[in-house]
Amino acid sequence: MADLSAPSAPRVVTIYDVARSAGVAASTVSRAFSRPGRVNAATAERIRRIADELGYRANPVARALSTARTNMIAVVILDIANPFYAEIVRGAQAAAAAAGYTVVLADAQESDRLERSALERAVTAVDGIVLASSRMSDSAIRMISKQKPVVVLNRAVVDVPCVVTDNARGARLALEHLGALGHDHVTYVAGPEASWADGMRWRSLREAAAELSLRVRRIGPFAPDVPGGIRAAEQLAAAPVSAVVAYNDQLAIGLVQGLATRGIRVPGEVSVIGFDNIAAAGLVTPGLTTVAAPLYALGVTATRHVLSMIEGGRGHTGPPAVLPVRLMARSSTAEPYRVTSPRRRERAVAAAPLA
Amino acid sequence: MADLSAPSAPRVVTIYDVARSAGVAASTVSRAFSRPGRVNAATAERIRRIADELGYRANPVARALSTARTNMIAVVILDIANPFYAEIVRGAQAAAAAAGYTVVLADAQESDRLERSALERAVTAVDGIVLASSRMSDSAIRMISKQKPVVVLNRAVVDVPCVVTDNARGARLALEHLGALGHDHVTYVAGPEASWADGMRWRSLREAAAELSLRVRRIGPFAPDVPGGIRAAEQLAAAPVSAVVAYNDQLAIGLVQGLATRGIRVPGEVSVIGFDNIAAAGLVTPGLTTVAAPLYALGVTATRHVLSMIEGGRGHTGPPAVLPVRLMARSSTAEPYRVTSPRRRERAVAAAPLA
DNA sequence: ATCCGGGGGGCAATCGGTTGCCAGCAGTTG
DNA sequence: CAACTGCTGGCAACCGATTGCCCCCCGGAT
Repeated sequence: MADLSAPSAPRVVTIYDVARSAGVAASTVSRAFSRPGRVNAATAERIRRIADELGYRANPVARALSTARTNMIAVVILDIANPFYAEIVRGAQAAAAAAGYTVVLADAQESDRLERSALERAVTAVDGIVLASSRMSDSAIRMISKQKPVVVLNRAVVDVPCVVTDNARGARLALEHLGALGHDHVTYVAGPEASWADGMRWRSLREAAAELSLRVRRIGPFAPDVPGGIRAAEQLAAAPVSAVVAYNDQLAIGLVQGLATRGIRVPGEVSVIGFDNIAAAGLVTPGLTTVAAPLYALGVTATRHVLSMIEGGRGHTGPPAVLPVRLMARSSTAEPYRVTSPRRRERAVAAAPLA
Repeated sequence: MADLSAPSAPRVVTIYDVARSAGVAASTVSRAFSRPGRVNAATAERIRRIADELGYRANPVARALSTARTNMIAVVILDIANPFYAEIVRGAQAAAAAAGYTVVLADAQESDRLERSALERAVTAVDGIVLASSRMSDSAIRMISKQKPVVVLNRAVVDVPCVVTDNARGARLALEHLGALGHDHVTYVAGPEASWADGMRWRSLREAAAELSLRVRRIGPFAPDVPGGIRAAEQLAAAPVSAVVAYNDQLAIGLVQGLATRGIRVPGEVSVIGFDNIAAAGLVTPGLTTVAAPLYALGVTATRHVLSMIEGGRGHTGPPAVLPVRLMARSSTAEPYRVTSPRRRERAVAAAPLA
């Protein structure tokens, strides 16, 4: 009975084996692969054939040691369970693969400490880093960016290349949409205070509100996930509002759900807008109106920046690259509820299912 | 104005720098770190201090070259957007980190081809591989497992160590639950045909049904995600049933939603059970009754197996390790609808919202 | 016939740790 | 006092690919 479980170690094939077999020097084998043209075409062909027969596979570690390039980039995300990052990672992987790079994903699990340690490990082993929604301090990020090319996503850090979405325009689009529907008071359901995007969105909302003559207030912070939205719904149920903009889609989805269990209908009584347009936004009922971010493009753009920095570019440190957003109008927004009787709230609550 | 964008390259510190600075040989520096006890405690301490001052960081690539260990394992998942993998990856990362290993995540994007190419890249660069729900052929998997330690998750492959959940028991628990509520016909909403778990679940369901004197039928296959469930709902709406077991939670969630938009209430008219117990199962309304898989433990177990194989163990090729499941009863299951009038279907449909 | 240019290939150093082997030294033991 | 042992540290050979530099050879020009 052969031992099939432990991988047999039949001495891995190296360029030296190929060289011997082909009757050439190892350097020629190396060049046959990495420097086409430098070697006579016929020789190169022969070498490649023999390498193939022998099952030669270049050892990336050895290559990395002499070239000082691992051909890997790290993408650090805040939470692998957060669907917001799925498309971003896809984009990053596609862009990396196109350039012959592999992506190493690191999950910070919403923890500054874990993020640091993951980074600590990775920094020496990769050629560049994409920091998606980092929770670290600006100075910590700058520190790292002195060692390796770093691009920051969804956040602006001075002196470090950044890629962000157009939060200002997104906020304005959201308010214009609500304003057009007839709302004049809007509540912002805030995300984590440590989030750069949260601050940005709230600020933009206030500015846009001023221009559009709307009133905005803010509640929170809440965790940027569905349970967070459900908690926000509790708070909102106590003080009715007609329109809500949530920090992100998960919060918005939880909110809609929390309101629903309290018998408050969306968009009937409350209009809700999210941010990001994650896949789930189009799948819930009612479909969530949201400020769509170009997630995939975000991943691609950030990765390309890192790659160009690796290839020697200096990675334009200037204002952050701003990617456009658009309003994805679905069914969670509508004209404000016309108050026909001061008792509507009571009715609504009474109609709520017991569970 | 200093150039802060391009990481300055102040010649990275190596053991040789530390050695010179400490007046010892490089080998001593190396041992001071990797072979505690082999070096005089005082000397080791001095070396560590100096290394610290100089900012020495071991180069993992160089270490990997001489030890033939990269301290990385690859975890290949089918789809990064699938929340099923989130907890698994967390578990894998935790187990790996505890042993000083880093996880390289590879997303196969549901494609056999991408899975292969990702693996191709990774196989030479990592010490071991966890294949979560691979779509590759058994023989391809066996091939890879000859080169590196491989553990397969959620699937059984002869001659390769595997970790699976107790699908048979899960199926039985689901049917017992439905039977106890009074259902006697159950429909299985199938997932992808390429899925090993799908075949397993359907088979187990049939066997359990026979023992419990229930009737089961099967519709599908459907994509294992929310849109897939919505499509299944269309099909189900045409031929009413009282109880459904879905291939996984996302399918079940989509199903509930699809039924809801058709005015068919869950669990009022149809009871729905899912598989896996992803985070969302507890967040939707109604809460989804599901066969809970120990996702985190799955990741931990598979990773530990790979690790032990790397450390020289032979990775028990025997029957797969089976992790227990339990039934998570929530609100998507109830007693079957009592038909009081043959018109109920019409009423329900009429009550559905237009959109 | 001599010189020149360049294509094609080999030599050997190098990347940064790791580790087997050897040697010096101090403390023991007979 | 000699032989032995255990502890420490250094030397140098790897690990496998890359690459600067040198050399040889052949064809074409003078």
